[in-house]
Amino acid sequence: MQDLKRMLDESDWWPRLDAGQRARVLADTVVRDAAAGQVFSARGEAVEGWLGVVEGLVKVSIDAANGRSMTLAGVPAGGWFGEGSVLKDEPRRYDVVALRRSRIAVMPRQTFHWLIDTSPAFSRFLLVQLNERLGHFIAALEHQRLLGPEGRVARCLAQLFNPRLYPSTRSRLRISQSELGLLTGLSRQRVNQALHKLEALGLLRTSYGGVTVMSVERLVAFEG
DNA sequence: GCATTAACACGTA
DNA sequence: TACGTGTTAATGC
Repeated sequence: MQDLKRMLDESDWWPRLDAGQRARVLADTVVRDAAAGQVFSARGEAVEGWLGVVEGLVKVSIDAANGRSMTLAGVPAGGWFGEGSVLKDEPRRYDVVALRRSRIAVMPRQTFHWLIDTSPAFSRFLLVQLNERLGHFIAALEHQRLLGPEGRVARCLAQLFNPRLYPSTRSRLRISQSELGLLTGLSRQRVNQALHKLEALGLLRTSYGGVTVMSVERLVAFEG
């Protein structure tokens, strides 16, 4: 539970809650372990609550009927997601998969709705988050078929480094090249090649088990 | 041509 | 030891 507290401390909305609200969130939220590769919550399942990545790395993806899989978003430690399904009170529409051993917080739906009703700051945070996601998906649609592998890796990293969504991501993110492959739909070898091209352009630096981004803005703008 | 898989050597935690 | 990286060769669309 120590880790949950640390994650909450880095969430924008947490310090804006009053003591009673914080106490209830701490009492109601549970943290679950997910093994590497495990489907934490599958499409079609009932939604328990709002999800937060306390530790690890998670992807939100969907498997098409033809067997192909599409990643909609990667969520690093510090990120909260899944508000759409909680708000709409419907079964989960996408798979939530742990890319490595992870710890995921679940805030029960009742608590989530109660926060919306009692905390304007929390509601405002949700608006900002939903707006960021809208921008993310519009940009993804815009570029999906236009960008080559380098562009896809650049966008994927830019998304993971979005400071509004994931404030606790430092300039260096612990992510392996094969995990980036899972997020982008590219092979590990091709990701390796793309990272080196982006590094040569000065957009990032690669290091063992992670990537350091020099400029999120330039990654977003990258179209090569 | 370009990306993928498979395979291998090597470095690091 | 287990995992991540860098590289090459063969294969497929």
